[in-house]
Amino acid sequence: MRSRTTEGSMGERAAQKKMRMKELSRAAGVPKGTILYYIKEGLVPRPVKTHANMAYYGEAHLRAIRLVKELQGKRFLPLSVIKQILKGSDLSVDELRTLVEMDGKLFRNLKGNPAVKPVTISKLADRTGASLQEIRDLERLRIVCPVQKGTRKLYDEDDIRMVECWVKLRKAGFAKELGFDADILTIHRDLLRILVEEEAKTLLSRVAGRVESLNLDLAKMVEDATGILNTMMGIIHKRLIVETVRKYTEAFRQQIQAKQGP
DNA sequence: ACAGCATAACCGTAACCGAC
DNA sequence: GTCGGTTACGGTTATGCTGT
Repeated sequence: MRSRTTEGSMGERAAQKKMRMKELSRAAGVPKGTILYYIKEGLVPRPVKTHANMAYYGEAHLRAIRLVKELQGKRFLPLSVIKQILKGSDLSVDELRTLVEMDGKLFRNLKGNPAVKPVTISKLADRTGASLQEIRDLERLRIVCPVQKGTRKLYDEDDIRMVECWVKLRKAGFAKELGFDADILTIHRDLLRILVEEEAKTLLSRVAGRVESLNLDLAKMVEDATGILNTMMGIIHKRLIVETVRKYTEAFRQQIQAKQGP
């Protein structure tokens, strides 16, 4: 009888998202001692304490515990690193959790079955016609990102395509003699980094915490959107170039007309 | 040695119950 | 209503265990 009334009050609290330690422990699948340890370590927020030995926990505590377990289990991160991630990020627990769930799923087909096998720097230079110095410059700027495999550094399909593009720019007339070097790409990298950060925030602010309930395949959404947006950005880029040239041309014409007088 | 728990002991409280 | 008893449960602390 007693237990039934206790369960009843538990149910009411659960509905209000207010849990006691036992409910939180059961919901998270983590022992009480572990939860207290996480709180002590600052990985989980402190509960609302009603008395010296009584506290209530909410959904935020549950989500925090699940995120910690996920980062441990899937990413093999130590608690000290998880703590830094939680404190160093301006993302919410839900948003971090959404990112973690997506990690490793994006563009997996391409990475798992590359059409082109990764190559060494000398083969990359041979294949593309780029100099070793140019490839190293692109690497310094993190525009190509080789992977260290034992003693060898290997460049994957994207790196190869990136260097091929760089060589095409050279052939199009952007010559070293004119002052064009890899650093001219820095602005693209930096602006794209800002763009991607903003895109991530936009996406996360809308879907974080709702992926399961809405049954979303977030990795596929991002993959599809990347292709579509790349096409759209190409068109916008082209239009902006035309508009910019027109704007300066117009300004130049007005200057000429002003000098010639009415 | 250290991180990351797990367990036990102890003390205290919440929630319930029956008696008055 | 409130008082005291009972039981389940929570918090703290110390200690021990396990894997790296």
